[in-house]
Amino acid sequence: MNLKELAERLKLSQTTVSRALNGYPEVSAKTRRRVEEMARALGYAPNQQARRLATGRSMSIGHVLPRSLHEMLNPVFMEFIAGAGETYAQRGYDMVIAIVDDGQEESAYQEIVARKKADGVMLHGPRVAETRHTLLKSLDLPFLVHGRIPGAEDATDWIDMNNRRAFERAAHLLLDLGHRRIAFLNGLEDMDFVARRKAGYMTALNDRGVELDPALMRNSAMTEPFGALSAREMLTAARPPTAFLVSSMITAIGVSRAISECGLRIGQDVSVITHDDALSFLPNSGEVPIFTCTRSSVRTAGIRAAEMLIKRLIDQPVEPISELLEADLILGQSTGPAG
Amino acid sequence: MNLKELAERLKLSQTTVSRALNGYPEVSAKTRRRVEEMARALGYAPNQQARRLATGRSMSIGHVLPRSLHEMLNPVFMEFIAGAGETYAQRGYDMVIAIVDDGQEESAYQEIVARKKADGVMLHGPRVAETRHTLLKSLDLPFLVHGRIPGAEDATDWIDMNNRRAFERAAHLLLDLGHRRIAFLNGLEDMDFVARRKAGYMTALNDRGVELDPALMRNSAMTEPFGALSAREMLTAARPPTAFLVSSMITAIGVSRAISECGLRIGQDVSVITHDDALSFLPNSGEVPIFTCTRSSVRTAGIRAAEMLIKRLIDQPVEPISELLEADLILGQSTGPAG
DNA sequence: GTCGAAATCCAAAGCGGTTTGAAAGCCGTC
DNA sequence: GACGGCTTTCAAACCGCTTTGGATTTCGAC
Repeated sequence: MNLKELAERLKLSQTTVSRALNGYPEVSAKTRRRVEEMARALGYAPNQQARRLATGRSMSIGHVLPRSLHEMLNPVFMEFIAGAGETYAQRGYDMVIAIVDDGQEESAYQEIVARKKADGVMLHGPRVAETRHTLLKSLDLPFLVHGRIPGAEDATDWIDMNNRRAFERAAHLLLDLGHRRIAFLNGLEDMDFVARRKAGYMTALNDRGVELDPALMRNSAMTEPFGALSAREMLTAARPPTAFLVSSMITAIGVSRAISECGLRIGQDVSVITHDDALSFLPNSGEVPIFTCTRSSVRTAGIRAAEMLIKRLIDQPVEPISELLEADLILGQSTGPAG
Repeated sequence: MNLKELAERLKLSQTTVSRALNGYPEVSAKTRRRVEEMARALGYAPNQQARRLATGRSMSIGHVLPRSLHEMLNPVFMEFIAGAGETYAQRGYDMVIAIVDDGQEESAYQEIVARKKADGVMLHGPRVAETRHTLLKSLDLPFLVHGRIPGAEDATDWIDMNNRRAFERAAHLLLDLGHRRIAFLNGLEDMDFVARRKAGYMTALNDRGVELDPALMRNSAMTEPFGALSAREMLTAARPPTAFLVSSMITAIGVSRAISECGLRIGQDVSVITHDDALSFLPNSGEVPIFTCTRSSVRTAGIRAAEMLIKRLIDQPVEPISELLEADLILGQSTGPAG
């Protein structure tokens, strides 16, 4: 069932039928209704390929993931995607995901443009030294950054969580509880969000005149063993920390494992605050959550991000658009006053 | 830069250029070389929309995820996708992912067919009472199941891990170590793989004449708290288990948390075996892995699945194709002889 | 009754490829 | 030198939709 057949059945031209279905004004309400009914009755749906070719728009949004990035952000990424995907579907966009070898990103983007695979792309996991945005600008491919690109905050569309403020507040909470030796397990140093979280932590400690101890600050991919190993080493060292600030819940789980294994009790002997991305398979939201945490739903971020990118594609606003989400600071069972 | 321009530059017809680039035999080697060079020089890449319209193939593969399924399988799903995505990219296919509300699946598939959005789809998370495959058959949309559909093993393409054997072996290992009270924390009961794992567990226990204790068997979404809560309750009950068989590493982490909190030592006082999907953010592969586990890389499964589905699309084999992957049983630190 | 604007509708030209059916070029053969 | 059989190339149709520019109809105003 295609437009032509449908038009013949209706004894109308393809033009009129097309216009009726696409909501153009130059068709009478009566005709429009007739067309719509017939289309429904015959189960007509316009062929997407044909429409794309004719309009020049692909009605899809691309996500290019270098493999290394994907591996680090896997669960978080998926949740973001899920949120964005919802919105895409509602708005009639498709989501195409390309997972490419590191270093193949550039050609992936070029191909998206050359072959008109997507109308816009989502840029994931911006680094401290980011370059992808300049490529995208030169390719004239619309994009939105999930996170922020240092130095390009005013020149790109982005949505981000206020990492700095969240971690500053979390650190302040620990300081308020009397903790002075606060370990900080953070993600890989070249990621922008990692730098911002570190800045928040440092600001808080500086505010209170607490000296930074490099021995208490570590960076790594945010795995469970990273948390367990680090915590174990730190807790058995000369001057152990009394609290941990942890960038990811998975790592925090590792930390709490180490704490138990050291014969200590979490929340009493040692405090832990983590960041909770509100991942569905890692719920931390009982009556009293296990972990005290900064929480910001990455899924919600995905939803907003998709809306913003689509807005960019359709309305083409002159000014860059951006949104900064604040994280909640949520009290759980993993924090208590310093011994 | 499109075909027409390229052909003009070469002083050839579009036909010849198209054929040269697509490897048709009726074009001389010399001409072909000339065309290829010019195409490369001018950075020509055929417009995908146009090609799709002309060929009727979309050169993309769909993944339709009902929201509930996505939430349960999130991390595993993402890893599978990553594997499949690699293969798609290599073979020139795009991956389009649709995340839809529960109950919208049917219309999502219909739309894929009506609008020619994808040439085939991957079917995720088959249930014990599965029906999607009959819909897909009637829509004549090629698909491959990740997992197996009970009763349709011989009528559908699928790739699966040998869940039953894996869990049977794991249970046997625990039995060999002298454990008799073996708790089993499994996924949601309506999933096919959950049923198979249960069958494996039950077979092993029956083999040794160990009676099943319903109090030791639980089903739930495989979250961390599910593991922690269940283990805590069981360990503090009248006749506590001495070992846990756990369907997911995330849940196993919860179990180990509960074990510690009960003042017990994992691997000594209580044994744990889990299934390890080899997720990148949950490494369990040090010199001696933390968890004794059955391991099967879901990413590898994704790679193979994509290859198989593409084979289906291209070669259209008459017989259904399938592949059963065996899991490794890997000894870690979490198992030891029953006290 | 005529005129002009507004409201409807239509034929045809793209969009950028693939593919069919036919023509042209080339070669050796009789 | 005409002919048959390959190889190589081409013009044109086609995929199914959107959209331009124009034609036709409607209708109130004069």
